[in-house]
Amino acid sequence: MPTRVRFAPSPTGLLHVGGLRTALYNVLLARNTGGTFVLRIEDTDQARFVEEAEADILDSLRWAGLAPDEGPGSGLPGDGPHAPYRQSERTPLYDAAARRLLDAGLAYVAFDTPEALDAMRERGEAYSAATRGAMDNSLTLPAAETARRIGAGEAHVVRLKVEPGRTLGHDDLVRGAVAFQTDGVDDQVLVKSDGLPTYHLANVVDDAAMEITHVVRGEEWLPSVPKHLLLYEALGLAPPRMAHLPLILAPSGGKLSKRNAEKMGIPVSVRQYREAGYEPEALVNFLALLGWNDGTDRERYTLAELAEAFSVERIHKAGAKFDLDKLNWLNAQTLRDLPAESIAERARPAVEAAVGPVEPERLAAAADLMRERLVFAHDLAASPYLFHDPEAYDEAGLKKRWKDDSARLMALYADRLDALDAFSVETAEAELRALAEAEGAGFGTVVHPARIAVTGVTVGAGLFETMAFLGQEACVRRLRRAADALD
RNA sequence: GCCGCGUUCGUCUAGAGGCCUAGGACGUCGCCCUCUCACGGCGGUAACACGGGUUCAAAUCCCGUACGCGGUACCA
Repeated sequence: MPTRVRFAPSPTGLLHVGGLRTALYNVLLARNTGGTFVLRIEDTDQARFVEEAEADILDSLRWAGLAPDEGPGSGLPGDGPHAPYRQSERTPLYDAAARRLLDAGLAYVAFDTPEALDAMRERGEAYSAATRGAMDNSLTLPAAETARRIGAGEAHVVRLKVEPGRTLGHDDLVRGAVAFQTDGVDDQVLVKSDGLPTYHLANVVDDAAMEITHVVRGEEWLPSVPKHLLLYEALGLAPPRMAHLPLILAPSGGKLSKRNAEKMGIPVSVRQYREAGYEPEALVNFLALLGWNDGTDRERYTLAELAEAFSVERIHKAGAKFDLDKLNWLNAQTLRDLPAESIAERARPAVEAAVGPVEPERLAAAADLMRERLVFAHDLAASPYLFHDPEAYDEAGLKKRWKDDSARLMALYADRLDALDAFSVETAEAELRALAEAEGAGFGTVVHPARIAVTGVTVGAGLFETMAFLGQEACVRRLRRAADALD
């Protein structure tokens, strides 16, 4: 049986980075086994529904290279063989399932008001076998009365009739054997008073209908397993295999909530990572290693390599704290392996915002020159001297490196470069060394002022490599300008 | 409270009874390279939560405790 996995987010806001990891692990399992990755939109909560969320989820998945094989955005006719993929469009399925449960006496209708429910919780009670007999539902009401109230349009929900005293075993792909007592499971609401199903019902019905073989989701769902097991059983369906992933934690230890994360400077939504300039390959690499590793010392992987090496058995059990430093390192590493043209195009918006239009070849050459110094592609924009003459000179650098006869020396260097027939990294350096020797000066007393004169700053790529990039004319001009301005 | 899950360096982790005086990576510190800043190289720092068992032998198995996390909604 071919593997079929799904990512089933709720469109309630921007896709969370934790959600992206869940999607990633699903994709890795699918790719590793030649299976299918399904995207299903779980939009059954009208109150929290956000219009743009679905588009953001899709954009984010695509950006990360995790486009679904089936479902919205898959490009399949009607989005795929199990259409529709939005739960709000699949309500007949849930209604039928609820009907069957009701008819079989495995579920019942309840009319309790929110106030009555609050009062119950107040008493420390749960809606269960022990208490349902005292509540306002079809089990305590005469059948005719129940039918009358439903007919009169009275608000009601459908609850699962959980039988106490049973032990439910679950063999989790990540956690191994887990057992639950049904005594601890409340009579779950399956259909809300607005007629829409809750997560539990819709999820079980759809995973079965879409022939999902492996449910890979966050650990926060582990306590829901008994509810789902009961539902599969009641509906006469075979439950899928399940894997509950460890949670991604904030550095402070709690869950990576918006507040928690932003306090530590950690982006929460995938969109934020994108906007901050992270490479999707780096984020994917990082997320994959947050809770999984293949048992080797390897740190760098492409998505394809991850899919090759992946196995659910090697997923960790404990939650993992988010480490921004490591992500940044991975981003820099990823950048360094990218073709100069790719770095250039990713840096273009930031560079052009700083210095105006730049030709592709120049930008690529600049990216090549600076690649080992970049954490983000847009860091290239922090060196505007690569694209135009410096407008100012670093104060501290000047104070430390610019001496009384620096201006004279730089003018001499400019003359030497001007006279050069073959301007290159080698000749530019040879001329400066020759100048130092002729003047009886140390190399340091000429090279530092030269860097300031040419770039305006004290840090950057190798000076002569930078000069070769800038070209003979620009270097001569910059040296003379500095010699004049700083005399 | 109750239910469930978890616990190896600051962080991500290797480790599936002897290979562990616990390995790698990020971070951090030092040194080297060097025209600066990086990169790179070398080296240092730093961990088996605690207590009982089992065993010739336990980071690895069992029990308990502590701590952390999750769940306990007509949210997912």
